[in-house]
Amino acid sequence: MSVSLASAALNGHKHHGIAMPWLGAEQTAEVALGGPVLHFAADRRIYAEGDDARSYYKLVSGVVRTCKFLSDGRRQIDAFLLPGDVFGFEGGTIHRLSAEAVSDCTIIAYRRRGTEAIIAADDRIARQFFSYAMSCLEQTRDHCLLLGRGSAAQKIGAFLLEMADRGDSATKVELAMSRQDIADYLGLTIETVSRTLSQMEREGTIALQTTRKVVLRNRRALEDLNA
Amino acid sequence: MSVSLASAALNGHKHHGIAMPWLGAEQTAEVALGGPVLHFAADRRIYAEGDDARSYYKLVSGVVRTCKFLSDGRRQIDAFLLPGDVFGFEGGTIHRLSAEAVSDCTIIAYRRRGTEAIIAADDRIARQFFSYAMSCLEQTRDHCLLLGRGSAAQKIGAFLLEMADRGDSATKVELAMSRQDIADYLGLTIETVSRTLSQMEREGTIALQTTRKVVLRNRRALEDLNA
DNA sequence: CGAATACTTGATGAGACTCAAGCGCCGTGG
DNA sequence: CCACGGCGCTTGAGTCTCATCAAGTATTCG
Repeated sequence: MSVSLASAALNGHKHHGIAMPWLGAEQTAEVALGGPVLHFAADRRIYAEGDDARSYYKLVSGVVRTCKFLSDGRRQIDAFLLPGDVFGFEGGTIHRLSAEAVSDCTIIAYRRRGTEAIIAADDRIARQFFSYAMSCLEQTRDHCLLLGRGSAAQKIGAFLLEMADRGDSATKVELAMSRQDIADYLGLTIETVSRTLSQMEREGTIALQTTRKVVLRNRRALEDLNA
Repeated sequence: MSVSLASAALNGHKHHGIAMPWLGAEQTAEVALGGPVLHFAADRRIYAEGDDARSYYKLVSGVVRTCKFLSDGRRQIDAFLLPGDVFGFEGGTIHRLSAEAVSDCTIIAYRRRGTEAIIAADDRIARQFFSYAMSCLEQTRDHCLLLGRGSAAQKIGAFLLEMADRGDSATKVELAMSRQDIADYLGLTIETVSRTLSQMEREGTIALQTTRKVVLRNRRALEDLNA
């Protein structure tokens, strides 16, 4: 039962690294386990690094960021989560990252204890949880590659392509996050992000309809950056 | 046979992130699954990105690096593996990283198919595999933090502390890897690595007994870098 | 309309990269 | 035994990218 639903949800979604489509999965389980539907305003904290990992969450609408903070106040954003993505899932008992609402968002909470019961009861689900962890891992490794090796233009290009792939349109990207968020995701400063985007617009690679609406005019040029 | 060796190697080591101590657990399973003991000379490839993930491996002796290659020939090293560590474990059917011997090393191969049978048969094992994946994830996220935010000195400092924590001595670090490997791990150039180490020696933070033998003279100074 | 916030743009400088020698260690061979 | 390369590492000089500091513009909201 829960399994077949899980498969259906899976097929209906494209894979974008951090998504856990399969979780859409056990509706029976959701009835049993789904906590309240929560709402967070933009920039509200959902949980902090170090908090007890009592629940994990599925994003219904809006955008969420997961991040770590450094002692000097700076921030490294680990990932942006889009609707359908699941986050806050931990191997241990505490959260290793903070999660914050980028925009207003709606979230369903799942109790952790229930999940463990599911894992114990159904090894196919267990394998899917494992597979989720491995997807996250792969995405994080790609992120490392970008952070370690890319120029500002390469980082911004990869970021825009990632957002385009995960969004609805292949050429129009609606950025829910601020320049500061982008900077903290890519290991750059806000000024460099801004300058690089302006530069790309001057070159005709992209168009900035508004600061948050980007049109990819020359997708090829962006892809060639990281070639 | 290989089993007792495996367990011995396992028990003799502390946890350092990527280790999979729990594997020591099912000795019966190891008897059934342990493949041949393999030997690789320094700089030999163990598997390449894209290869079928038929097996995963446990490192018995020596040091291994896992990495990705970029089109321009550059390399990002994902992790260094020390004896006791397990690697080559994948969610999908192919390897997402290459693995290469840093020094001469001895490795035990485990068949993947058998592993899946174990997961199906024993949910405790399944949970441990999941937990392993989450450890890797955590380590990789920390690596991202370093790559995205650190100065050269911060990166080198963190690297030395990591190696010291994982090694036998708290103050003497034996580097199995070349400067190039370190550079590719930290997202720096070989020259910057060299210069930074020299600088640290001039300041009395470390001593370079030989190019590969580092003594941490002022651990505190290194820790304060990333404060 | 004014104030706050987010973003862009410019000038400058620091840090890391690039290019280019130079050193030191080893193994080889004369 | 020492000369010779080869290789890995270090060091130096110059350049370039990106961070920093500092305005200035746009957009939103009261």
